[in-house]
Amino acid sequence: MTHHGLMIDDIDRRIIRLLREDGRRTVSDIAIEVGLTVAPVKRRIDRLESSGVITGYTAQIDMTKMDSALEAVVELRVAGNLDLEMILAVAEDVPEITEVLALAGDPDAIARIQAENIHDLQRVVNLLRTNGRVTGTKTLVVLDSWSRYG
Amino acid sequence: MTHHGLMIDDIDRRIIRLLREDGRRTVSDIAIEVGLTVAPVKRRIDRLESSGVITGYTAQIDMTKMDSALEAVVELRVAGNLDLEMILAVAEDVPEITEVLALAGDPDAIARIQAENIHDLQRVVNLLRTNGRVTGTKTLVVLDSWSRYG
DNA sequence: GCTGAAATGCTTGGACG
DNA sequence: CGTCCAAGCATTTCAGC
Repeated sequence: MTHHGLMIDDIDRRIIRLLREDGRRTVSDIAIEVGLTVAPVKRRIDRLESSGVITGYTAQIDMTKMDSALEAVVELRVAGNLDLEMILAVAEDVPEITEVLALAGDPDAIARIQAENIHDLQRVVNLLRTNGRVTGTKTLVVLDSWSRYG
Repeated sequence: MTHHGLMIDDIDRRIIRLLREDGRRTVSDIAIEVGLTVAPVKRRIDRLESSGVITGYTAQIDMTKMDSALEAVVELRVAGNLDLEMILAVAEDVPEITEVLALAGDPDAIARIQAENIHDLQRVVNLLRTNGRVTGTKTLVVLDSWSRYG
């Protein structure tokens, strides 16, 4: 059996690491770092993007620095097999839900919520609970957070 | 009591949303979107960065598209009061740990791990368990994931 | 796969109303 | 907040090895 994914070499890995550390690094800066010229680095980044390894770029936000911002993690338990689509059917339309993970174990999934206040949070949790196959939730308010690439 | 944080108005919020959707958007593009010129938008972004609302920019990576990549969530239970620094003392030196959340409730914290394989995962979980005040862990392998800004 | 060069456009800083 | 200007870079594309 051969690789089904893309071939990723060490230079690709270094490019990925550099772009994780700073998603706004310029191509020419990266080129210097990895010891190539701009053109091949640009081609590699384009390939990583179009093949879905790099799915996008985003600004990292410290919600605690904003007025009345609240982050929470909601553990979800689901009847029967979990397919992520079921949760996403709700999540995509609720802007407060920023991320969903389907898990092997208990809980079956985790949703992350960024709400303006506790009432917003309650509303979003209720939306998740309303989903027919969600049998239970546990909401955990985030007190502090750290991210490697933040 | 007055606001301790920065004053963030609606335009700031739109800028943040645009940069979350695409962290590489140009200032001039954002200026068009929010109906201002480049100079004030640049000033706002600089202010959001230096005040710590925007903590950085990063590329979003789909680990499943790379060879042998595995993501997991580890729930942590801790003796006594949790201060995040305690966990971070371990996490910062372990590149597989990408994020740590301190929570109000049970579990006391969550760590996210990106490992090459199951042995890497085991090693990292053991590093966390070795911390004197971690009394228990539960490891959940991520089967599928979705992120709004990804 | 790579280098190198040219045209275009963006960014950054400053001065000013 | 806006405009304008100017210098410096980055991006992008197109050649060629």
